[in-house]
Amino acid sequence: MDLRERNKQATREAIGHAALRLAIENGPHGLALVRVHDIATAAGVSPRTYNNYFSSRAEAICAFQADQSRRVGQALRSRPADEPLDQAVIAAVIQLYTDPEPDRAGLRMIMLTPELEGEALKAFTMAEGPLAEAIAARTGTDPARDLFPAVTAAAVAGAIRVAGRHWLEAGSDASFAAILRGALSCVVPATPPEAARDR
Amino acid sequence: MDLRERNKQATREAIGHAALRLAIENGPHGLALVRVHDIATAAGVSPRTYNNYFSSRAEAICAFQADQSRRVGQALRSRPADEPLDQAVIAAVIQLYTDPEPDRAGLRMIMLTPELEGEALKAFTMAEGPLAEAIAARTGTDPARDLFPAVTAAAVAGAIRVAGRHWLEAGSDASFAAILRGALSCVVPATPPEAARDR
DNA sequence: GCAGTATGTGCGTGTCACGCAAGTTGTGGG
DNA sequence: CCCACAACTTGCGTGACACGCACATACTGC
Repeated sequence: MDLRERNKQATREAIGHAALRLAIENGPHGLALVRVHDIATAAGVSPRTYNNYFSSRAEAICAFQADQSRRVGQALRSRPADEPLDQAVIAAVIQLYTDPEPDRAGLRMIMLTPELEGEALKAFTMAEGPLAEAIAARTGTDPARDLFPAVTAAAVAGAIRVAGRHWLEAGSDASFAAILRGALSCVVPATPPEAARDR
Repeated sequence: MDLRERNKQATREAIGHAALRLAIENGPHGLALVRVHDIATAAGVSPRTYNNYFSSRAEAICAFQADQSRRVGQALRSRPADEPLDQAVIAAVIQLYTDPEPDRAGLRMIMLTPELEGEALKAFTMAEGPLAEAIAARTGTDPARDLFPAVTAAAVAGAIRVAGRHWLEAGSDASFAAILRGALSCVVPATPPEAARDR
């Protein structure tokens, strides 16, 4: 990894971090008060540079969540190959999303602010592509012919999103891991349906 | 329904229709050329009025899809109560999304234009709330206690989205109804899992 | 070291979202 | 039938923003 690449990644994270922090400080209602200039200054770059990395405030604020989602596919691939699909997915997601425990304030900001809804959905949806490929590889199904991998990936992403919302609302009567397990077990089968296996 | 209410609905649809039409005419690449002024003029209202109904071009373009999604819950409720959940969901979705057959150009514009991705996801996600309530009512589960309704609703919305994408890409080797059936059957069980039923 | 390329930055421009206040069109009571 | 009230539409002004362009700067591979 180049110095250039590392610098780029660092600036991107600095901007994203600054954006999320400022958004949290001002709360969902004061989001409009967070100016691009503030984010850029807080991240130590010029407004123009901020705009080279993100094309909207929402995108910057949700960048962390998007990066997290992008890792789901890789997390599934790191599970032992002989593990059943459902257990592998559940274990991979729980490991990725509870180590470390997500920042409640950040998640609340992202998920419960109407102006961020679109970007938040994009962020969670980022998981689908890589995850679908990982599921296809694990189950031996062909993504081009069968919908199972893509549909399951979308269902997993949706389940994570619903679990996050529930975790924020319900409060502390259950760990995030337990909520995730319950949500994922509703939609991920142990093996692909016959129709997918046969082809 | 008041005259006022009807007029309001009519202008909303006029603006949404004009926005989608202009977007299709200019294609995904020329989306930036579609000015707010053009949309408003095409719909027969002032730009300021356009802005009273929608707060972004993307929102106007995706309005039709959003309205469609909002009807999924109602469509499920109109199925006979003794039908198993999976069959009821599949039948409801297929009826809603194939009568009439969706406009390929419109769906392609909404789903395959990167700048519209966030709004498109919002549009499909609109289905989740009402759909989750309908699923909860049908299965006798409690949305506050159990994640099954919300997770299944999210999975259904995701499956519809994936099916749409596949229908656009794959072309004409299968009807949209068949694709929808295949996608939905991956994620909707005939009955809720034990954990949800027991509570 | 040095040429080449990627990245940061300042400036200018066109568009947009939205608050505000006035004009216009529907609504319900006397 | 008419009038007062409310909802909707519209024009204007403002502040912010995304992005193209050109130049300065930092990094890379030879």
